[in-house]
Amino acid sequence: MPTGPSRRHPTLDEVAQHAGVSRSVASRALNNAPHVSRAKREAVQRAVRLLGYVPHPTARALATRQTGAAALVVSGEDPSIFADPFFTEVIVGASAALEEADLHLMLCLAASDRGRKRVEELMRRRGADGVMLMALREDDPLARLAEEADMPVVFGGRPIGPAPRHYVDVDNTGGAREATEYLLAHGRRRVATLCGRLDTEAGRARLRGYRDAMLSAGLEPLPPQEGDFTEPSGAAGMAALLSRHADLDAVFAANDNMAAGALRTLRAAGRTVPDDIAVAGFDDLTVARIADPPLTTVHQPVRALGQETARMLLTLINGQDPTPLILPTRLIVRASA
Amino acid sequence: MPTGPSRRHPTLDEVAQHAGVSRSVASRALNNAPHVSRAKREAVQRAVRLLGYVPHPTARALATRQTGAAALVVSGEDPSIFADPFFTEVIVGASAALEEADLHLMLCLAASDRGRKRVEELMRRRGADGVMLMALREDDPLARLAEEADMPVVFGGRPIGPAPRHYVDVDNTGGAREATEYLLAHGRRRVATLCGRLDTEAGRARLRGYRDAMLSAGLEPLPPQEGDFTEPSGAAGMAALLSRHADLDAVFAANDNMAAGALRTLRAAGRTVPDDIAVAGFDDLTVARIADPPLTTVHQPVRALGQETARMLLTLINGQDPTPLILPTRLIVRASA
DNA sequence: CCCGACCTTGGGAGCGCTCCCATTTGGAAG
DNA sequence: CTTCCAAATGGGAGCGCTCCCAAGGTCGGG
Repeated sequence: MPTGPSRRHPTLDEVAQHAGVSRSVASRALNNAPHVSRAKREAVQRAVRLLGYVPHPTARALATRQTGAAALVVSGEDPSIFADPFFTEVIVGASAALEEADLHLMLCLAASDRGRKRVEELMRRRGADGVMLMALREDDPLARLAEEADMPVVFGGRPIGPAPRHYVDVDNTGGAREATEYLLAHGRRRVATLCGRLDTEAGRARLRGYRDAMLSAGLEPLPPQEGDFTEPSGAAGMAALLSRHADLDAVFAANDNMAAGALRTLRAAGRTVPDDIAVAGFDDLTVARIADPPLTTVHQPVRALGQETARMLLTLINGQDPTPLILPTRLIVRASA
Repeated sequence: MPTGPSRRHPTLDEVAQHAGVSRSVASRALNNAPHVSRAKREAVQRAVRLLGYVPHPTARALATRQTGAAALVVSGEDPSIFADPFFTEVIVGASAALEEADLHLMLCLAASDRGRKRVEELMRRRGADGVMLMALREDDPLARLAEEADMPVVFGGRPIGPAPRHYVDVDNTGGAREATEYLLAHGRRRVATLCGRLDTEAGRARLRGYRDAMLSAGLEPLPPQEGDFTEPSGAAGMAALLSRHADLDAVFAANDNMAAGALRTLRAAGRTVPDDIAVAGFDDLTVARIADPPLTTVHQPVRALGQETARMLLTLINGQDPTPLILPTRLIVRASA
């Protein structure tokens, strides 16, 4: 019955001693580096198994100056921003990509002052090997931090302003345009938009897409009704829209949550969808399929967004210089439009 | 314009030198430990500010044998399990609690073999100061790992089998019983259940609650229709239930996703809710509110679950010995029942 | 005025690993 | 049987921090 801390956690020295080799050789064998004879390599492996040796990650990190972790930072003034199924999908994708490189995922919700301060420290002191930044808003302090940080940074979704050096984004404008065009192509003329937060690039880009489509069809875009990507804001926005334009025949919402909210308001107002009024959303997450009627929506590859963002970070960590990536969207037609 | 790595990342030695004190004093001043004169303490603070010093987390970790991070491990054979809004809420809660203790959150999806192996290493070698384990299934290998690990472990939701030493859970049985009782109290008699995965304790516990309520009312519980907590499984399960028992007048679903699926099937089958058949769910996440009709459901404090799990882990890390915690649920009555 | 008692101080030994480099070893080539 | 080169080896110096401990200072009380 082994006891004592040294017994529970053998060090590399003990392994080396046990295998009758030096620490250097043991280290090389462990990282299967060259310059180790077959015999000693096997002796080390035996000792490792026998002692149940597991390398100490922190010690390794200190010596190599690599932490073995990447951070996913989600900005926002309220942690509820994160409570969107969108992020779980992103995380699943990022996690999968990181796993291949054997990096751990640190999740930082930069929602409070304290949270932001911790992210700042992280970036100032290389608390991670790289950082993925998401959901930045206008004048987000994280943007400046990212520039000053001497560590790999990739943006998941462009921030407002000049495009950063490294980012992965989705074709927000194209998707929104396609959805709006679809509405127009099916005879709708009084098309409004429930746009998303205009202090985010995604919100603005989708609004641009809507406007582009309207103008191309020779129609005057209606003034957008701004929401914050949540269901209640969609419901409230739809009510506002209805009172302003009683004769609407279609609405493009900046995401599925808001579209679902719109549906709820329309139902309460006695309007039928899509007969009286068509509704289209954006995201194609679960909610789009379970809405009644199921939502016609712009599918965006959310999991791939996470995965590609992580991959780009990995190539950056790897010393290469990837180019930005824009992922395509596609319209999914269901019953709501 | 400072250049060179040493310039960018001053060490404690440099700070000490700058402040005209020893490294020890600088260290003490930094961690505001006692035995430092006011004058030197201030000198150190000045030097810190001047040089833009940020302590090196890894070095500190190696010296203190604490990593400054806690891991949240989500088990499951498929990463899609994680793609449930439930987890984002848990994370928001856990993140908030951890933030207060200035611990980082590492997220581990133990969905692949590789992922599980990494978790194993993490636990074997104290790659974190503590671990929160969630969504364990029957005979989950993580359970054994947790016992062997010599690090603080808290379960978020009990695993199947003997209760672990430290856990936070929700009153699943009580909530399910209450929901079923509500259905019965409103005149429903042919009440079925769309139960969740029976290889999870939550799935079993909610089934028990349903059965308890039925038996207490002198009714024979109907054989449960098992799903996997997803919307499609709810839709398919509802179809199966309908073909087996055409005369159902109520369904209790083990979570909101499945209830939403049931709603979809019922709608397609031309049954009206709640007139023909009442539906109740469990969770009270966003989907419950946006379903049509809005779901009567058992509210569980998901964010608090995350928060309390993290808090319990913190007290454990702190050397204390907390007792298990069961959080209450409450029925939220909406239009579906 | 002297002597403990206590607060300060800084030296130094790690924490466990990686990696450079000098040294030894084993052969292949001449 | 030398000569040399490459592979193999292990010693040792860090990585940047914490913390123990011995040494020096300051003060109050006897």
